[in-house]
Amino acid sequence: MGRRKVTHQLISDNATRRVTFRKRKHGLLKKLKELTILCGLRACAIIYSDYEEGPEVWPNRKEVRVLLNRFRALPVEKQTKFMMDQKDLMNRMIQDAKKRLEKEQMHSRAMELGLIASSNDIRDADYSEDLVKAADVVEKKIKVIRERIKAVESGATILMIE
Amino acid sequence: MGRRKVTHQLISDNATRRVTFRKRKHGLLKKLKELTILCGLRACAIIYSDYEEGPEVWPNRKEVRVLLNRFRALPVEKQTKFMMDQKDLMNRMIQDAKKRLEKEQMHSRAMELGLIASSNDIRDADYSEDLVKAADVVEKKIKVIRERIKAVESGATILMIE
DNA sequence: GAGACTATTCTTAGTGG
DNA sequence: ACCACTAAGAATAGTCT
Repeated sequence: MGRRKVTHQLISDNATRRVTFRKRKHGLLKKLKELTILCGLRACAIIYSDYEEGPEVWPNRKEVRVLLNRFRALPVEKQTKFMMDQKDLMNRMIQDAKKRLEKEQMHSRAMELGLIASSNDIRDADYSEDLVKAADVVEKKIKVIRERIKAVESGATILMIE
Repeated sequence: MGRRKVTHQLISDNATRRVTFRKRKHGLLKKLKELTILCGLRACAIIYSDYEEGPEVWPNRKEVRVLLNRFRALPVEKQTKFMMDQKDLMNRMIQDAKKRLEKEQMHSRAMELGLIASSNDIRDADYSEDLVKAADVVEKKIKVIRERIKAVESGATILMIE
């Protein structure tokens, strides 16, 4: 029933992640199309996924070619005006893992120590049970993220809007 | 108050179009970010607009470079799997202009004649007042679209997701 | 022209077939 | 794995400041 609040974390279950990808891809392309119509812009999308062989393009291949060429023709120093976000995606993933842990309501000190323990591989030293538990949770999260990083390095999705 | 149903037409008023562009650009980038986080993908956006000098990029310039290069490295025949839409954007605009006129509830014959009149530049001939009025409305719409076409030819927005 | 506000529409997470 | 459904949540058009 309904939907739960948006969690802002990597979906670990494969089937669920796939379904979410499809639904949200659909929603994104719809938004993209609406933007082009309402505001008189051109747009294209190139979407690689782990689930299909070749990339999916929107609205068509020719539009992709035109828009890509237009961007490449720009002098490099004019290709971008500002950066919204200096952090790369891996950093963002790690940030989100931390936030996720906060939401699971482990008290912050335990979480901190758990993180330290796992990153220094000394979690079997003399810590309270709660801290060890926290460390385990953190490690699981990191494991999932490592797996996803591998997947991301091979698969891809590209979307372009002009 | 509230919002009305999505209209799927070019917004003719400049200020409104600008505001809508900003709001929806924000929404689109948010969706894009959520997609990357939830599904473990990489993405970037390059957005040209009439309202800013250089393109805006998301999440940063480096990501754009990486994703663009990855796409360009693909053999051409593998760069796309299918096309969603054969019509080009200008055709879509004209289609939408027609729909808009329908929604404004001019009866269809008057609208047709109005279109013919304006396109053949003979609107001052022997037409009833209503038809002339219809023709004027049509011409205004066409003018807006022509303006937008010019703008689109110079400005651009590119968004990429990997 | 840029926020803040909110009524309303739109999106989508979870579910069941 | 896809479809349809539906209610909880999110996005946003119009308005006011």
